[in-house]
Amino acid sequence: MRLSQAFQPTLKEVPAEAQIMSHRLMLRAGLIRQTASGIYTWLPAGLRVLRNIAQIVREEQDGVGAQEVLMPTLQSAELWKRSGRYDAYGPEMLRIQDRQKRELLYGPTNEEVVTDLFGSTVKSYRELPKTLYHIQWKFRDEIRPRFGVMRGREFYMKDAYSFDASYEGAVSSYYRMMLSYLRIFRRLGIKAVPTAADTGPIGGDLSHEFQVLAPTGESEVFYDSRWDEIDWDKEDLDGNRPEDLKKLQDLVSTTYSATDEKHDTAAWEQVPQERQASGRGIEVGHIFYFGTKYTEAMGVEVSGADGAAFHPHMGSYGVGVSRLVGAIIEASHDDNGIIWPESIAPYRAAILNLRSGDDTCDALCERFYQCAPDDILYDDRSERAGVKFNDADLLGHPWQIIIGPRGAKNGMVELKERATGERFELSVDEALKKLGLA
RNA sequence: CGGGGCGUGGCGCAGCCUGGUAGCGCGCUUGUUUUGGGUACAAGAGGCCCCCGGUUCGAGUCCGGGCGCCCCGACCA
Repeated sequence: MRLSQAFQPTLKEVPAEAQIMSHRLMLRAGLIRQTASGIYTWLPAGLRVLRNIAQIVREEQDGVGAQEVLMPTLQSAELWKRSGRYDAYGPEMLRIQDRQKRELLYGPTNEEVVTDLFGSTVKSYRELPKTLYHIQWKFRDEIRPRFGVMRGREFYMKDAYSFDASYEGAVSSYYRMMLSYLRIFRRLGIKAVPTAADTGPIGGDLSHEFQVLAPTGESEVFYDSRWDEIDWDKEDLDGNRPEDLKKLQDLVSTTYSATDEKHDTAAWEQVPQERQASGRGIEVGHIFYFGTKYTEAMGVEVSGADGAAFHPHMGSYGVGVSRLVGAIIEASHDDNGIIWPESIAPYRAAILNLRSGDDTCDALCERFYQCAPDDILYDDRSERAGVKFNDADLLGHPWQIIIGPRGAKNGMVELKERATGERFELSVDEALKKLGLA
């Protein structure tokens, strides 16, 4: 994309409403604009990030056998009356009427819709297990939206729902999802630690939150530093092998992690001193098993091997995709702006033409730009060098390709790595090679 | 929902107490200048002062009502 053509408004001054860093940076970098309290328009660069995150989530969900569907944002109140939640759910559920005075709601979650879908389709235990997910906008009418996209009212979320014939099967589905989540966060380039969470009325130990470690997190997280060390991509765990899931389960139960409210000092002291780590956490995912709560309430049954009908066991698994954008920025920025992990950056690199209009500079910039016009943001504006440096740092592209008259006449360019600030004086060919464009 | 604050060109703010010509910085436009970390000068454009009502000769300013937004607290992916 050529910046001169792009809808990419950056701001020098921060709008007064933004308090925390990620929110300020998102507004300044032109990723989002607020439309109403807790409701945002995603501008092109922000949307690219959102999509990149969603794509990684999608690939890793597919990778453990979950299947993608797309359920609606508007749901019939009828369904929620069947589950009993229409009355149980508080005022954070947005209720609407259509012209026929039918009651609708803007979905805050999708257990009802998916359970109904499943129940009307699956009739035999032979078809189990099944896990369905979708990535869709949700709405929760938060009492007090804040922190920009981190606690908006409208948010983009991946939610998955598993159906199993038995408790044991459901536990497998649960840990299969956990594996998928650990891989997702790894690929997103962030440290995320699963912490045991309250399971509500169901009980048991089958609920975990995933905390992204960032200084501004809302809760204190204590964890065994082994969580940092395990590379879930390389770890040879197959979500389809029960023994591998058992291995993960053992690992989780023996590797300490907890938020402050569930912190267990006695267990903590068992963790070797050198592995005791702590930090602030932002909750970006939550998984839990809730058994037959909805299948029972909504009368969903399938036939078992013995011919008798039973209620499948369910679990649900959320990832706050839009929240992750904010959380990742909280975890990865400096005074000059955002530092995107390569996997989700809106553009892999920016080309900074330090003298637009100069034939040598222009030609050299074009040469780089044409290698990957979709992945590169080419700053071809007739702005001062300083403006371009500042905007590029603010936008946080992993790489800056700096092309000015000084080096250009000798066929040299400068690469700057945003994360480290490291600069490389390279020939054109070397630079192309280093960026993987050659 | 309880407590607090704010609404004035695109953004950040002053003006309101004590009513009388709507201001500043940034951004924007044009020209000159500058050219490796937000350049300088000059000339411009741009405002139902959130909305409705009231008081007054006269309201951005005072009074009443409404709407919107933000912050602190209890709640949440």
